[in-house]
Amino acid sequence: MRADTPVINKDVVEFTKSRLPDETTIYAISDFFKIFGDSTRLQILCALEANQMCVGDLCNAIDITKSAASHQLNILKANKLVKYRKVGKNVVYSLDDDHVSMIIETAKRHLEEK
Amino acid sequence: MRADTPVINKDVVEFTKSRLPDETTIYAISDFFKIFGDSTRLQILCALEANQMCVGDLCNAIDITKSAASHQLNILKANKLVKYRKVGKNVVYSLDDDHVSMIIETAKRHLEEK
DNA sequence: TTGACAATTGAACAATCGTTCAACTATACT
DNA sequence: AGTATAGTTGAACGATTGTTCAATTGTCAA
Repeated sequence: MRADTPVINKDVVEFTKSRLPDETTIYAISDFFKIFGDSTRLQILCALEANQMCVGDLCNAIDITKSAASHQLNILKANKLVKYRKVGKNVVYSLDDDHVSMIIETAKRHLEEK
Repeated sequence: MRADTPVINKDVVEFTKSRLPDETTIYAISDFFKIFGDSTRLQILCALEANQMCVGDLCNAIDITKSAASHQLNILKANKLVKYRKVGKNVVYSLDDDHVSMIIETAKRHLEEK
């Protein structure tokens, strides 16, 4: 019990509680958005939206080091947003989610309107 | 120039560069998603989706202190995601964006499918 | 099998972030 | 005017996060 203040409108509080997603869902959703909340990861996703490509080309397209790319690709992979396949000496990454584009587009629209 | 590795496929790199949002847009979008990437703020948005309400009721609905709520409401306000009006001794907050629900729903759908 | 190259990994560091605490403002009610 | 209540604010703290650096793995080509 963290709330340090009395309830003003009991009906509102109870109704709201009944409509809130459970804790697990809240954490899952906020963790999902954390992924998009970093400019490097967002650039990676936008780049892979244009083209599947190997790590080296990704680094040149968005100008980051291989190490930084690799760390972030790991996070994206763990969250099932990108997939990869080995092609000779290279590792080719591509998007693994239909919602990525839609989510980014909705955010863009929000920002344009304000 | 951070990229520390040679270009493999020049066409891919050039095409990708031409399709990337500019730096300002990238930062604007990632900042926008950072908002949703915190469980407290996400809960606040979900609560206000159910009901407009005063700060005290919000604290009781999602069980956080008044201070924590106030700090987060400030951030949401600055990003035009919530608005407020004073009603007597209370301050009633409500959503100020049509996209909030849509964005959260899309994330939920992503998580359900994986 | 040796050398060169692509990519990954773990540790360390600085920077950012959210909560807490205490003090403060503003409004309502008597 | 005085008191109680609602909400805000700033500073401080600990925790989390992203990048860098150096070392390592794995693959191809000679």
